[in-house]
Amino acid sequence: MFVRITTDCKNRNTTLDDFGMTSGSDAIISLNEIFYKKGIEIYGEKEPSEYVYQVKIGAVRSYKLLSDGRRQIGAFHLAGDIFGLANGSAHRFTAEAIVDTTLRLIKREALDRVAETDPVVTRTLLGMTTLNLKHAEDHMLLLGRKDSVERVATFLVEMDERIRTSQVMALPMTRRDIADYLGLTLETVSRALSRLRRGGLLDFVGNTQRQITILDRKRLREVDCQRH
Amino acid sequence: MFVRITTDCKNRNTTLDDFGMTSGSDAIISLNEIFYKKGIEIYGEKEPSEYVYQVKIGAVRSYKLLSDGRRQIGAFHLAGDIFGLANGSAHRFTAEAIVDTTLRLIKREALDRVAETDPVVTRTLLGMTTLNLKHAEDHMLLLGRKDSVERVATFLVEMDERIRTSQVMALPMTRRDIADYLGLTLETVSRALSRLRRGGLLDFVGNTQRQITILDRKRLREVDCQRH
DNA sequence: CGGGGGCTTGAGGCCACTCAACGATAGTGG
DNA sequence: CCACTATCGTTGAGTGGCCTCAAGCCCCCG
Repeated sequence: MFVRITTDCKNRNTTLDDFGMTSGSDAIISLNEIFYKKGIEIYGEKEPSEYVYQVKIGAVRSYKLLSDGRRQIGAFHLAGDIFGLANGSAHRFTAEAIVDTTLRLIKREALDRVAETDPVVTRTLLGMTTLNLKHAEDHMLLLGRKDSVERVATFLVEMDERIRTSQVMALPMTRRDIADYLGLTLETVSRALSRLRRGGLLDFVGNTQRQITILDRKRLREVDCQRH
Repeated sequence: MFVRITTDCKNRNTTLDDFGMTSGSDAIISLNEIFYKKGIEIYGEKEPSEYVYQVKIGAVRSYKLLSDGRRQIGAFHLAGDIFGLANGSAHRFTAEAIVDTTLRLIKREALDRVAETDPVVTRTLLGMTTLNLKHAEDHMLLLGRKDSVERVATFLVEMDERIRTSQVMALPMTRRDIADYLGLTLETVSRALSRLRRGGLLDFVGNTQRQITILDRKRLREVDCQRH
């Protein structure tokens, strides 16, 4: 459980706008940055939710565990994403840094205080929660009804929209992480990727298998056979 | 597509409290009741969300479809439940009456108007959306990582808490509905129920298979091996 | 250069799906 | 009242997709 405060943490006072929130009032809230090494837990399921987080650099996984260790990742949080917004006293997921990660954080208590007097903030919270809900609803369809190739195709389309830079997307997570996100095993994910590659829909770049170029977006979206 | 306005619809004006919402202001909003015959669609996915609904009598299923007809039910709505709260312009599910159902409904537009001036209503909306999100998150774990018997056990525990009356719960939905909720086939649901019955955890009551008594709640919760 | 983590691929097994048969019940119409 | 039909549920037999187990490669790093 190694946590280090970054040296570039100036503990400056900023407005909520810096945190991606619009606010009618000019509330000043103190923002800190914390650095988490790859693999380190940010918070645990059932822990009191003291902070809300935004990814500055890096990537985070949010997951639940069954008593025998089976893991379901509910979401990946990438640069710019806000997470840990429990809207209740306790976190519903465990969050871990996938790679070395720098987070901004805001005290939940302070956020609540602002939200009480500023309806715009409450509405922003509602909007973010609705986005999370929409993602979870789509993911239920994937987990309940899609086969392995469809799941991986859906995953690639989602990641393509979120982290593509110049034709190549560099995935921060391992095959195991992808598998636990998609309700599969890492071997099945690997086989599905190989099938898509053999089908000419994508290709690996470089000598690591984490960088992927999508060669045929149209066909990939067709494999992910979601309605519209 | 048969919709009939119930004769006992008085079109009376009521406060939001009647709809299960607390409000600081004494907003008056017109409430209607509509009757839906078993199997009738209430709204479709992607349709503009004109109303929010509360189940007065009956039961409703909310689902998504893949292009080839595979169905994933995201939630069942039972007496008292509020649903159709899209927090956006379009519905994200199709909703259908499972049995003959009477709904109360409220114009979304009116709700938005009240929420604009009344922060308490916005906060209530946030609370309801958060509850929906929590349910979806738990359901992702079920769909991604639980086996068939665990899924059915989880389902029974959930329903037991929601519709138990005097030791017996009367399920309104078919085995197919349960299967599409749990990401299984109807045969697998049937087999899992038989296994739980043979194991002495539950029993069927009457000559229909829709009425179930849970004989051993403790062991049923153990089968649903979720962490705490 | 040895060791470990990450990834791929193959072989075999198992759980859930598919297909099918059958019984029970409810609704319909002659 | 009794076919007749449709819907719903259970159970069995066989299949298949994903999981399990294992081997081997590559890369990074001490």
